[in-house]
Amino acid sequence: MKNAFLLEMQSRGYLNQCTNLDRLDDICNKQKITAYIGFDCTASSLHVGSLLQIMIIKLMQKHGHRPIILLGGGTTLIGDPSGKDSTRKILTQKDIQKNIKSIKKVFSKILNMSNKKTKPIFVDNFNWLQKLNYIDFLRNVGSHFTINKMLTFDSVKLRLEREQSLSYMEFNYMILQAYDFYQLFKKNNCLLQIGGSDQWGNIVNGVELIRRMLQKEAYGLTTPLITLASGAKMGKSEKGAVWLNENLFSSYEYWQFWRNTDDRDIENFLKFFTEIKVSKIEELMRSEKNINNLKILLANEATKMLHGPLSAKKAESTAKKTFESGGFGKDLPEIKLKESHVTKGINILELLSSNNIMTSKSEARRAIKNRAIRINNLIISDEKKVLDITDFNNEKILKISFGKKKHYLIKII
RNA sequence: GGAGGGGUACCAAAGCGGUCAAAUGGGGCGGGCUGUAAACCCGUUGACUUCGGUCUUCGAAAGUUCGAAUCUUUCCCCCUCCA
Repeated sequence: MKNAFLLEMQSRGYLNQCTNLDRLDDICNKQKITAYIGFDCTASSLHVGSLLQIMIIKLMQKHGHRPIILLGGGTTLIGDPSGKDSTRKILTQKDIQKNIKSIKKVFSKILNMSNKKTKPIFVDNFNWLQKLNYIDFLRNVGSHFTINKMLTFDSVKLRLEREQSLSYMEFNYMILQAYDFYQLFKKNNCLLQIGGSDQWGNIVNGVELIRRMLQKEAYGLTTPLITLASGAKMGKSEKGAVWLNENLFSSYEYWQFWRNTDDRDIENFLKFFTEIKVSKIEELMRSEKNINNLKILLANEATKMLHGPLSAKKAESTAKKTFESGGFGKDLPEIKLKESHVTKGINILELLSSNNIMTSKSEARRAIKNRAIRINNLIISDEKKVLDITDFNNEKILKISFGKKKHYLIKII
């Protein structure tokens, strides 16, 4: 392999499977290519699970290739069965369009949108899928697929083996995705589709379809499934999914997510999710004695990329003040209380449960019983405690903590 | 369409008239140890509570009963085999 783009893909560990790596290598050496990656629009934000794909888009841009970002407004109406045991709840078209709009914001934050040659093209497959005529589609496209073969793809096979039902609607998903590739190949000369390893079947079907309908070769490439050292799926934090949109997951939380990386995952993560040169990362792994510094580096780089350098700095400084000196930084989530409210006094349970710190009073009670709640680092052991102005020690602000990692600021306004 | 099996908390799975807010495992959360890591150990895991209890939950609805996750009826959904 000689091509710089593919070599970097490989050295960062982005390469899992390719339909024809040698040919693709030749082509990339001769020309700048157009490749597409599709994203699901079931939520109003992507989460870190999609970040690897976004990193690849970034890498394509760096090497002068043109990315197409397909937001599956059409296919999301159907629901990809890949890697799922049950049918997702069906979204309305209106919701999906809303999601697309929201998801797009993240791309414009991370990607280079100004270089004319590598600026991503956004497409929505709803535009062509919605126009399909059932009979025509079956004759022109459906005839190229055999049920025999379709049944062998993991997305279908696993569902059936696990005795989970698969609707006819979902069964068609792979054909629609294959058709997407065909459309983009024809209209945009898109030679390559990239996706997660669970997309292999869908991608191969697209390559096949293009071969059958146009007698041309297209290429498919998948990224490995990221497995954590712990065996868990990547992308969960204390708060649930790690979203990329800031309204769902603040830059401080995002920074914390990376800061809490398992020791054993740190090298991979630096390669996957930062743009630091691979050789530099390897050198750091050897030279850095304190692995926590690498975690901070990772957190800074990742946060910088998504939320900008200023947010990364703020998050780091807040973390430092909060965790190293027991104080607090201003990036912690804030809860604002009216002065009159504080003067009257607020029951601690009330405060915890009505501000999303705890989900219920029972949970708050339990936490207090377990010595998990602290006000300015002092453990609260009485669930009847009433927070009032004296707790603030003549300040306008106070820190309330749940466990060692979740800290909030209570601010008098 | 016919025959059989099944739907229990975040997930898996026990319970099969009262002692069931429901065993057990996993996951989650908290505590200890540490390094905001891992491993390990301990606690906790429906809601409200004046801490005496009260309320809502075992696919849905109706019923039997002093009393139902457990019995009956109807409905919905899933699976297996046959057509």
